[in-house]
Amino acid sequence: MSHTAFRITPQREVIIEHLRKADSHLTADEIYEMVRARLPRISLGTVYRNLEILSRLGMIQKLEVGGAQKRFDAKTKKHYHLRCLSCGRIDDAPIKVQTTLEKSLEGLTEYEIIGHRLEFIGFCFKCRKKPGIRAQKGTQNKPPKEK
Amino acid sequence: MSHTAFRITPQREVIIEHLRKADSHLTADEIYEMVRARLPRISLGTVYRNLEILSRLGMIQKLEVGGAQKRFDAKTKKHYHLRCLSCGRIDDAPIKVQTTLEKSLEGLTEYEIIGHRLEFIGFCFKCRKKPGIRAQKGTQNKPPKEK
DNA sequence: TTACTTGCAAATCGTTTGCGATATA
DNA sequence: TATATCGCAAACGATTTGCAAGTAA
Repeated sequence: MSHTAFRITPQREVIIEHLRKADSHLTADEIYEMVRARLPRISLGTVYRNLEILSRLGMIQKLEVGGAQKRFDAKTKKHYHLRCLSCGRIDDAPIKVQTTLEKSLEGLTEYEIIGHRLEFIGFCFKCRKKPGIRAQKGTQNKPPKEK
Repeated sequence: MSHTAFRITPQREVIIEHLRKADSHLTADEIYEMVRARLPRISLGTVYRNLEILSRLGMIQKLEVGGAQKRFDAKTKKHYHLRCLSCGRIDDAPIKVQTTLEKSLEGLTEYEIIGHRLEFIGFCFKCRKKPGIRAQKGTQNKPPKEK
């Protein structure tokens, strides 16, 4: 039988480290930019590849949240999120996971339910304070392509 | 002051009609395929453009659910969804919207919360019955690129 | 005529992948 | 040496957009 080694390369180390110290949930792109300060020759492809591998190994979590880009989280246990409609920022929601939600569907659907995702939508502290940024009737702000 | 007219073109009519009679929530692509049976010369760009306009007008709803593609819904009032991990299908969840969820965050966050999104993850009736399709440990089935 | 809408094709954005070079066990 | 990983660039899938032609008031 063959043995497949998983190495903690400098790239992986720095990626995880930035993920751990981030105060919100980052996109691959944001991670790339941060890591590049330390490893200038790293490529975006490597960042994506490693984020995928790390999340498959359960070392980080790929978040399935709204918005165009995926986001990554150093925490691996289930929790909910807050999403800012204006800037796209994603934070953890400070409430417990409600297992009762899944129970309340029992017998009501033909699906076999194995989990759920809850996301709160709103405006973060910064964006609440900026004038003219909030969506008005009918219009939905699309979050800026955080480039 | 100018007046901006909104016309119900044949394209828009057929799009809405298919959306209304669909039994699950469709992607732009699926809508395009269905509409094309009736209007063979319609373009995918037109479908996207109109889905965007209709949802801005509040006539349909663009769903912010997990998965690569966006999905659209003729219903415009809030409700939750069920998502099949295996085939990507999205259905309505037969439970009421819980306004208490948002209240439970009050005072705990700096966000101004204006809504929430809840999505149940699992396997739909069809996929429950297919052997070998379910995700096993570690591996996450990515839903097929429904083409 | 004037604004709206369309079909088409090209562009864009986020992400994935093939490949040859590099590094580590 | 064998295999995992890398950087780079090209490919990809979903969506958006520019534009010239068509259409309705």
